[in-house]
Amino acid sequence: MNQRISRKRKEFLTRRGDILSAAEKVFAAKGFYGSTMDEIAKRAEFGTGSLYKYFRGKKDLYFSLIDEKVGEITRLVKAELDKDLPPIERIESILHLQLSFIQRNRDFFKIYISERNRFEWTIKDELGKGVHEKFMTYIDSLGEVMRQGIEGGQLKEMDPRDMAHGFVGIVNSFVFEWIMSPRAYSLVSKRPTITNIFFDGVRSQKTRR
Amino acid sequence: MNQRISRKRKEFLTRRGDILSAAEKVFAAKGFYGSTMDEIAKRAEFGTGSLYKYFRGKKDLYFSLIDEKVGEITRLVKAELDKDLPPIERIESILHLQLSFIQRNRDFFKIYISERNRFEWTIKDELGKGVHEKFMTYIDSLGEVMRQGIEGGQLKEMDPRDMAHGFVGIVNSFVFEWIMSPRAYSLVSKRPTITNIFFDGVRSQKTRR
DNA sequence: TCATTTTTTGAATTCTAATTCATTAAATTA
DNA sequence: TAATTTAATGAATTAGAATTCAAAAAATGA
Repeated sequence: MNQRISRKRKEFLTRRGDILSAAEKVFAAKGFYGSTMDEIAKRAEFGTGSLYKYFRGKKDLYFSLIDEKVGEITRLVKAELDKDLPPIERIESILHLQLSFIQRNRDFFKIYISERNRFEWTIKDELGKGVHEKFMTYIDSLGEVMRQGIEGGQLKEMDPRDMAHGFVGIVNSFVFEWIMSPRAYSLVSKRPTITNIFFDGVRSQKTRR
Repeated sequence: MNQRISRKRKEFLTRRGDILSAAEKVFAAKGFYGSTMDEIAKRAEFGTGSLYKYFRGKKDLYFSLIDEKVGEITRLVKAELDKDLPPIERIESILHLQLSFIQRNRDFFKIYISERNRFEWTIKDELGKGVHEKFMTYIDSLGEVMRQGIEGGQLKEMDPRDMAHGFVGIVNSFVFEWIMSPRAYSLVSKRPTITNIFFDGVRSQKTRR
């Protein structure tokens, strides 16, 4: 039982992937409710009905998209966490990782950013719930990194969870601005600014004799 | 021509207000697409059709809601900006103002937070466009405060716009966490944590002889 | 090649909810 | 109070898409 994932199956997955990337563009441009299955099908060069061979329905398509990418970045971050770096460098490298991933996946993050804060289906919907849960898991592991930094004396005494929230807040804000902005500057170039604010704050050092 | 805004008109506005607050609760609980005009009408104790005497339609109702509250907080912040305080205290007092306003208007902010990042209608829709524009205006005036702080030597050299983004990022993050959290702690109590991170960063001071 | 199975298709169906509007009720005024 | 104007009502209409499904096309393999 080795290659019982072959041909047929492989082609199926390829087509599925094609549909996902068509959907990514449509959703990014018009949001969930603004997009129609017709438009996604047209863009992917399939008949409308065909999409239902690959996904249970519109929501399933949408959340599969989110799942796939979130899985990807999660794996990247996890790998980074396995490297044994000093806390501050570790945070910096995670930051770099994220910024460059986001830069490479602008369309997707347009979707993700507006989804993370959606209450509509956070409540009841099984699919929607996952998005926020995964975000919380991420905050948790980031908090763990912070805790290590505090224990090691590199970071100040403070609730590590709060610290993690502060961090993602700053990052999100720059990501959001970058995504909204028509001018296409490099997101990665914002890294020094972000670490500067997060690690050292905005107060002038001159005043602190 | 003094009180040509009377009785009739006053009653009209009262009812309009009643509808708005019913809508606030429904939208906060279910989001824009999850809410129906029927439910809002029922909650406000009106017939469905009546809502259309007060608002052009669902979108208009929704954005009127946002407009009203954003106008309110904007006026408060503007008043605060008129007081002539040193930059750091000014930022702290704006922060306090906001946190307590948000604490008093949790339902509304549930709506607002998920709206600020909505692309669906940011693009074409006249109504939707306004939300993001007002946010940008807010960033601008915050940037101006930062600029003054930099000029006065209280804040370090840095693009004041970036500084403003960092600030709202941290704030948003704590607001978001507070809104999502079922545990009802005081949002205002997070103020010291926020200022601590924003002004002084998270790096331990011990390491900096 | 041709019968059989699998996949694709998009028009027809179904569902959902916004909006309209003829009817009814309330308020105003003579 | 009765006529008239104004507002409220909610059932009926309309609109917009998601989903289904019978027919057509493609792939398979004998």
